[in-house]
Amino acid sequence: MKIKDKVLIVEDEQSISNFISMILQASGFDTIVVRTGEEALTMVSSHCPDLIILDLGLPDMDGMEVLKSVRKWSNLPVVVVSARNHEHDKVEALDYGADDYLVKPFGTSELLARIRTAIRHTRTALPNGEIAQSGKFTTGELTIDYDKHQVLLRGENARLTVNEYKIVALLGKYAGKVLTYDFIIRELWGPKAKTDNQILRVNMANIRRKIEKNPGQPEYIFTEVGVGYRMREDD
Amino acid sequence: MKIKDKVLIVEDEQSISNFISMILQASGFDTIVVRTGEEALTMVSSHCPDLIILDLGLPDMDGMEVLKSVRKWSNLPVVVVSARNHEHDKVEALDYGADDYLVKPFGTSELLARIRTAIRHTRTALPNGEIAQSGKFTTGELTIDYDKHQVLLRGENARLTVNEYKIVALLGKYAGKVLTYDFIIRELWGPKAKTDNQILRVNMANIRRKIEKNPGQPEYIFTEVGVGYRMREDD
DNA sequence: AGTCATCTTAACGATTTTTTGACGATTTTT
DNA sequence: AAAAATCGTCAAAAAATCGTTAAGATGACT
Repeated sequence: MKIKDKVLIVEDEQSISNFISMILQASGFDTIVVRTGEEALTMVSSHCPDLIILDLGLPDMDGMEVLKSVRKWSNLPVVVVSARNHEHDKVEALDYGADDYLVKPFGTSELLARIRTAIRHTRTALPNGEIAQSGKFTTGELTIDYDKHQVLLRGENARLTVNEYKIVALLGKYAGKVLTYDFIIRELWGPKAKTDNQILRVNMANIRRKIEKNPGQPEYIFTEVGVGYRMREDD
Repeated sequence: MKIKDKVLIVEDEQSISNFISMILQASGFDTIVVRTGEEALTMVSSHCPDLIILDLGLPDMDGMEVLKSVRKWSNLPVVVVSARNHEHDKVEALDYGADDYLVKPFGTSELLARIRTAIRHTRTALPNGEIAQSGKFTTGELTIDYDKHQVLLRGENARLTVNEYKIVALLGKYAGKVLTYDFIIRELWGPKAKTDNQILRVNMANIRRKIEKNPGQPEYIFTEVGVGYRMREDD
């Protein structure tokens, strides 16, 4: 029994959103339609869609802002749809983490194909299957709860900030392997971020202060000098 | 020392392939250019590129066939580039596993952004960011753990420095074969480094102090006088 | 407006790592 | 046999790395 994929459609023109919604439903998707950026953000966190179709021209805020907000804590696939055909817009959206950019007007079968492609990416991308990688990772007294977006120490919430959590979550996902500074930075701040690990250093200091007994001699996250960080393997 | 991403360009029109190649190189990619589908397939298996830019109009075979062949055993990102703007073509390519479809003519910055996006997709899958090599190499009581970036002696971390590790890792990769001083130096310090093996000598002394019982009579890394170093074969 | 938490950037120092110069033992070449 | 080159070793200088602190910058919420 296959569960239908949920698609969140963010589009202010009702004629278009209705049309897209119909097409998608006919193709076996569940759809949620919202008109504003704000609704979109609440829907994303409350309904956990499998994909977002995002129009850039929204009444209350720039679609790009929606994209950025979503990307702060999730990398679920976002297909941007816009009337703007300027290269600059495309580049910006893609570099902020959009998975595709379609210019209106577009054909329905192309839209569907691109949606399939975007969903396929997340499916094959993460070996464990999900965007927010569901489940838990545990090593020693440390637990990463991927559902709650929390890191627990002896069952207690370590109260990491969003970025701190993302770093730990990433390291936990590849526990036992060294992740280079560059890789972590790319993953968190996008492909055109500075390749300066300064920011990682202070984040790591803060993380360790929260999860390590003795930050000077870490028990969970080790630094491989000149290379990157590595999380202790699970047990 | 970051390793550049390799992009395989499959395109029969030389003017276009040259152009793309230039753009990519200027953006920090290594490029390989081929004209036919057959060449493309051999290059994919022999050179392991990080991404393929695939033109659909090839002299010897349909680009779609290339795509299908590649997808049989690999899901490395493929960006299709084509003059055909028919929806049917796009859908077909995307459904056969292409990661994106660009219609000629396209802007260079859009191409680059879409390449970044495609690479990003695979990166979240496997953090190959740096020194590709994965797994372990073992000979005698010595183990090179390529995931942890560590060299272990009887299970104990030998605590090599980055450069020391890189040298051992390189020798391990070609265990049994002599690597010339020049080659090792090139590999570590880039093509324009001094061709003076002084620096290798002191590194080797330090390495041996850490991994050999009797540095005077090495058990793992041998020096071929006048030529280079060689690591003992695995067992 | 103001508070609060977080994110970002700059600067500093302790430590580690890299590089360089020098010397002698040994081997190779002349 | 003498001269030259090769290689390992030591020590010291030079450079880089990383954790840490503190000071702005930003944004959310009251």
